[in-house]
Amino acid sequence: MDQKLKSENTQKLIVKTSFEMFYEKGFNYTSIPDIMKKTKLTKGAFYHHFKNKLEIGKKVIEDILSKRIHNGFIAPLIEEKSRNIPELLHYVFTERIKSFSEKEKALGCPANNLINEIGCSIHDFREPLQNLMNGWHKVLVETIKSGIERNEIKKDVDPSSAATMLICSFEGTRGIRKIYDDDKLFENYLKAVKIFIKTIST
Amino acid sequence: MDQKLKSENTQKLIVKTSFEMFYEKGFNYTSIPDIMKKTKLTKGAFYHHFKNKLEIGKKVIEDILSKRIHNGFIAPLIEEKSRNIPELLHYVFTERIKSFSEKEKALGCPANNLINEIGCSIHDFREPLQNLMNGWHKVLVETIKSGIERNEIKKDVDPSSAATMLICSFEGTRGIRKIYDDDKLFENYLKAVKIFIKTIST
DNA sequence: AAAAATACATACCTTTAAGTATGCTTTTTT
DNA sequence: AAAAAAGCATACTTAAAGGTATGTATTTTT
Repeated sequence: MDQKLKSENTQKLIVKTSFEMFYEKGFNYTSIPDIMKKTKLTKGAFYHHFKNKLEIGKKVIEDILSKRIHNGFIAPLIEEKSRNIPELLHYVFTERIKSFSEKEKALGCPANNLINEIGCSIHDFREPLQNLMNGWHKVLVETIKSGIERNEIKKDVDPSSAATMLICSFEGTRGIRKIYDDDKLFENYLKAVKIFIKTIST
Repeated sequence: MDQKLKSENTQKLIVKTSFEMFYEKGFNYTSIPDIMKKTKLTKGAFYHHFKNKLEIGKKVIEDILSKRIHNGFIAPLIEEKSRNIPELLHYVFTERIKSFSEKEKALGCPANNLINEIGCSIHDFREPLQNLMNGWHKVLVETIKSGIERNEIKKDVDPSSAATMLICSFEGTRGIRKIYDDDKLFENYLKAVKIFIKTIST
């Protein structure tokens, strides 16, 4: 087998496995031996491809988390710009949450988890996490702006503020939901965010 | 010195120091030796008073975090029931955030941090954290209900849903704010939450 | 075909954490 | 006053993590 391809595959396997374990157990509760046991490879393989745990953390943010945010929350906004904007927001922030698996509900948002778990402790993660959140916020702002232009969102709405509210309430809910076993919090959130979207709509 | 009193003081010192270090460095990044070094006592003292790290964690939640939430967010609601309810909500969810110290802004909410840091990893923390959040939510619901009775909040508002939105957006914002060094996120949140409160008010 | 480099395994080192065992000193009880 | 218990310090054990050093088989290069 082509060596370059093999190397890439191994790296992808390690990154993917790391993401899964970070998501399920948390960054700090996942050790390199843990990860490598799951990949059926050894520590040697890990340290051959990555410098240390920080590097794999950053890789997970840049490769996996950003893709997940993109696929779930950014792509639907830029791909379906033809749709009514409030409807689009509604879709992304309410319909999607309803389709979450039990696992996704119980574990919260991997990006938000990482932000809150490592917090200020690991400074190296701030930049990639900022890029992630800024990218999301930016597209939301553009969407809301185009909604204003199309007269579907009220003119006096501050796009940046509304975008922040949508993101933070969504992430805040997913975070707190983790201590519960039922969907009450989600249901409450859904009702309220619908009102919020209606409020900013014409 | 009275022995009972001495014991209580030592325990309080350990709990308080634990809280401070958990808040500043995170639960996982704080070790028992770390804590005891700061108290100028030794490990012997710790394990004489507490069973293990889990127990001190729960103590911090029950003694310190619940008091902080109470003082900051619950007491103002039940003490000043004479005031206009939307104004009261406004005070708790916007004025207070403005008075946060730089440290509080940078470190987020200790309760929310713990929820997200330990997530599902430490099952023992779920119950005390639930109690914490349920207590907060409950008082908010009662406040909003009395607002409806007094005709200051719209009749068709779902108190539970509105309370969830207020709490989750607040906590979500404090969480994400941790990866930034400026107040843009807070400012955006403030604008939006004002709109939300206005929307549910008569 | 020989040399060099790559991919990975094995074995090891170091640190540090949680937790325990034990001993000393001071209070409290009887 | 003697015995018991509480408060705490010191010394130790164990486990597991991150990371390194080195060895080996397979490709790739020359």
